[in-house]
Amino acid sequence: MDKNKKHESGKIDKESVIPIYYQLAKILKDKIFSGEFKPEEKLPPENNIAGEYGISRMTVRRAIAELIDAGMVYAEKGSGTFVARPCLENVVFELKNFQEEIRERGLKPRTRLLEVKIVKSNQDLSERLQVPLNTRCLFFRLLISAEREPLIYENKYVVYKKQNPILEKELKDPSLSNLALLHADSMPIRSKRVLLASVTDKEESSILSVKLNTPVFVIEQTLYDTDKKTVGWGKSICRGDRFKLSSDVGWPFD
Amino acid sequence: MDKNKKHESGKIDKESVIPIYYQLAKILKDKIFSGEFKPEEKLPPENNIAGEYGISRMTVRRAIAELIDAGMVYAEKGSGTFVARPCLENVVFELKNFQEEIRERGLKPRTRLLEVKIVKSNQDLSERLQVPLNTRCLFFRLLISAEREPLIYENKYVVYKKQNPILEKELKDPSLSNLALLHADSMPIRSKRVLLASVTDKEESSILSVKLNTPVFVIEQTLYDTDKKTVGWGKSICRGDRFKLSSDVGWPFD
DNA sequence: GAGTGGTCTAGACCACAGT
DNA sequence: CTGTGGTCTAGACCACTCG
Repeated sequence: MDKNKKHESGKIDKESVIPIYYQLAKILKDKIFSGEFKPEEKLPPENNIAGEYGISRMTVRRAIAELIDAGMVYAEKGSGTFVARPCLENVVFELKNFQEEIRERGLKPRTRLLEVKIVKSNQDLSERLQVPLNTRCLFFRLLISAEREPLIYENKYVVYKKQNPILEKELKDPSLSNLALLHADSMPIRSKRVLLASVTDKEESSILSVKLNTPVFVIEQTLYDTDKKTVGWGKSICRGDRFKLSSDVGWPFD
Repeated sequence: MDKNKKHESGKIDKESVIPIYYQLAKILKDKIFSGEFKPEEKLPPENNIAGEYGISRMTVRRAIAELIDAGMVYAEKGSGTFVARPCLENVVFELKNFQEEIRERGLKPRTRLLEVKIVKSNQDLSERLQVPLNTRCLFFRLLISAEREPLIYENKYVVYKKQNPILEKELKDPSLSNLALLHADSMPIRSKRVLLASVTDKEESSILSVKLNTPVFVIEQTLYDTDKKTVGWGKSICRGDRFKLSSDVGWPFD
């Protein structure tokens, strides 16, 4: 008996190396895809499914949990488990770490540190970082390029606590969270970002080597530590002709 | 004894209405936040935790599953469960259904159907929809406004199967998935989108009542059914001065 | 071989829905 | 009331990792 054989559809192979809950989840997904269970219809009770396949109810629940995670069904206490309507309108756009993003295209990202200095926070920065006026902060101006082509221009601020020297570490991973880790005295655990559509101004155009008013994504990022205290803020200008966000939502294709 | 009392931190109240796994998850999160368990450190084995709190190992696993979901720990078979490093760089931008998005701002969205007609697919559309040349498609041109201000201009195509009349239904929910549901003969279950930064051309400027070269988000959407067949394609132009995407990632603040 | 997480069982009690 | 999903237990066996 080949323990790795694909289970027959609709049957569970208890000897398989594939977990039972996974096999059952697959069976249920197939039944939903095929239309045997239609949106808003009730699945059989967990106990019935357990009986039908000769498995424990806890295992059935584990399988159904997979479907719930996938957004294919929802459970209602006291009444049953129902097939969901596919929700395709709540969109989620993913954007990877820029360095990785660039590497994945087979390019070598290169970061140039245009400027680093200690600044005292003005009104605007104090508000963004939620610190008193004139707080000492580290300021970074960075340019990320690939194949000599400038791609992203970044301005970042972190509250200056640790007096670590400015090292190559910043260039290997110039993400705000890494800069905060190195220079602020706390562990950043949460990050909020806002993404805007804009066009380059004079300074940005010149640094990114593009024409004035070129479309760009502007991403503003705020970093927080375990006490919800702000530890960093940054603004990235990404060339719109070199980046796009993508999104893939809905029920999983197998 | 008040069964709803908050559990003492570090202790589990088995009589509480709050599930044990949830209480334990909270205790473990607190220990990670407080630094008692630091990134890359190993949590106590599940059996030890179970023993320490006098609960079942399965319940401990349920609690740890919560932490794994939250991205706070990761499990390695055969060796242990470890505290993760907060990952703040893989960004996820959320964008709600436009209608909801607008309603949430307290505005009343209004959709105007600028044009509907049956078209035969040309080279370009055939490629996007993965159908033969000259396939009959329904074409929609829509303008979504709020408070008389135009916000989004959309061009959408769905393969024309059902001969449903064009009704008010399209205007209540002019999302591509709804249009496909009404007019293509299949249930869309998956949606891919690409988001680009761009500026308005002459036509878009005039329809959106903005100046030429105003920053906009362009969202291209492709819809698929259970057989992975393409059932619709659309392009939305969203005024960049009225929309922004936001993102909030990392460990949850309680 | 000892320790670990992954899976699974066969029960149990509960709160909640609908009747 | 009955039927449902939500939680929990006290075991069990496995495959994996590491010394």
